Amino acid sequence: MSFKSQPNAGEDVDISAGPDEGLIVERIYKAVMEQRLAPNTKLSEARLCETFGVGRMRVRRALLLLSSQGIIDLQSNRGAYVACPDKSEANDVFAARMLIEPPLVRQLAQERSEASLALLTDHIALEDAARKENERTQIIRLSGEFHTKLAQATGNKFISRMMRELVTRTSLIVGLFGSSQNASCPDHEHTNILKAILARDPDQAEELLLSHLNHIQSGLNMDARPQPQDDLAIILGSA
Amino acid sequence: MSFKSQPNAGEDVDISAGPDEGLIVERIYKAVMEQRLAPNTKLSEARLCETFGVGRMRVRRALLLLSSQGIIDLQSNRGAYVACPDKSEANDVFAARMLIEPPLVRQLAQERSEASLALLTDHIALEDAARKENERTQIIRLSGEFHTKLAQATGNKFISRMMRELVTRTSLIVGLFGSSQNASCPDHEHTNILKAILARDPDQAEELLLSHLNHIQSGLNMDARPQPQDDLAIILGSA
DNA sequence: GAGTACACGATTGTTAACAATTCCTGTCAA
DNA sequence: TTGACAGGAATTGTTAACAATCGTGTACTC
Repeated sequence: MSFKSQPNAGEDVDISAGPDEGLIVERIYKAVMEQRLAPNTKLSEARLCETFGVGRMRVRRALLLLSSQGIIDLQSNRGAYVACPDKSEANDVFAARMLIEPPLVRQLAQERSEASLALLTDHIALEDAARKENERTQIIRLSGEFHTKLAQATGNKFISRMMRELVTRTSLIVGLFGSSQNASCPDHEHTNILKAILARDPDQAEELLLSHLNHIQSGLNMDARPQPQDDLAIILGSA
Repeated sequence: MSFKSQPNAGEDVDISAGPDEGLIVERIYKAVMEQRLAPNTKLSEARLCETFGVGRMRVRRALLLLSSQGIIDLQSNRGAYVACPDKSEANDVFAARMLIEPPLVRQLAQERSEASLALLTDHIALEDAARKENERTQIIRLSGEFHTKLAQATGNKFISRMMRELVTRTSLIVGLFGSSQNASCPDHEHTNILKAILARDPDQAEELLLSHLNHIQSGLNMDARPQPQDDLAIILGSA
């Protein structure tokens, strides 16, 4: 599964039977970010074991970690289900983002480092490329991850973790309540936010970000029904 | 261990052999908040098993959760140790708090609810009482938890979780780098912050909070050595 | 025909034995 | 005395069998 063909000197060779729980978490996280794993999808232990070629222990550890990040719900004796945020949680997520992201971009616009700017410009390039190629799943994920990268650009790991959690949750919410056209952020809003940061204009950066978040939220239909769900999604395959 | 003596109608009776991992997490969290569990303290599985009267499985789940919250470090094949933040992490924690808490108190001062104000005034009462009785460990914990309650007062569970993590981390940092006198927040700063909120004065609330955080941070001696640690602390006992 | 009770299959939760690694200790040699 | 090395004890990691729970389908009753 993840054997290296040519053991290189100085590098550890991966001889393990499968990925560790960190990789499992990462794969499921990515599937959620790309909206390939819909809310309420059941993740049975046996299924995950064979998908990842791993024993039950690893899977259970991964599930526990995912549930502590709010990505899945762990129901006693019933199993693990991809989290299914309701209206009230959705409001909390946007409220939290509107509280945190404005001061965040303000700070970025004020004290910028070369590394953080490179991170963001590189990301915008990826987004543009994905849009040009019309790769839906990539666009969706990169759209969300732009905001994660804003947090990473501060170099503060606590802010990064928190934003990652909020963005993941947002992805679930958009999948649940969003119409198909607004699954990703409007085309050039990310670019404009970055421009404001590059121009060292905190006020405009903040304003653009707020209206961006408002666009996303107002594009949602909060009265959409819980959506009956196909219970198997073997879409955890590729890296 | 946690049997109820009088089974009440309508309540579930606790018949289990011991607390579940949630309670274990809570107990260790509390011990850290009260600085009874010092950074770098080793938490061996066997020890925790007998302390809580629980099998290894529960303990390991609890440890995994604690590590995902950054309260402990889980070292492969070596065991679990109470997290020991370094200088750089300490800076990140304060930077994150100075980013998040100001807009948080501003919001509280603007849109306050009865429930949230009650939560905060009740807490201040607890703090005062603990100070009057000179109960050191309580003072330390309540001091930190005031900030957690600020977040809870927003009613937003994401903000609450995040602040809780940051406050816990702060407690470890103060334990490591703080001198004994500033283990808790200066006496009346919390009260004044609450007063500003009650007076619907966002500007002053923000200002008081920022200077409060600055007081805490500037009271630290970041060059204190890693502190050799007594490896056993059976101080997880009481509720 | 509708509803209920029961039993079976599938899935999760738990336990205990086993494997692997680390840490400590005691011995020996320089 | 100090260092390295080897052996053993203690601790963590893993696995597999077992127990408990839940969902479903079937038969039975009203």
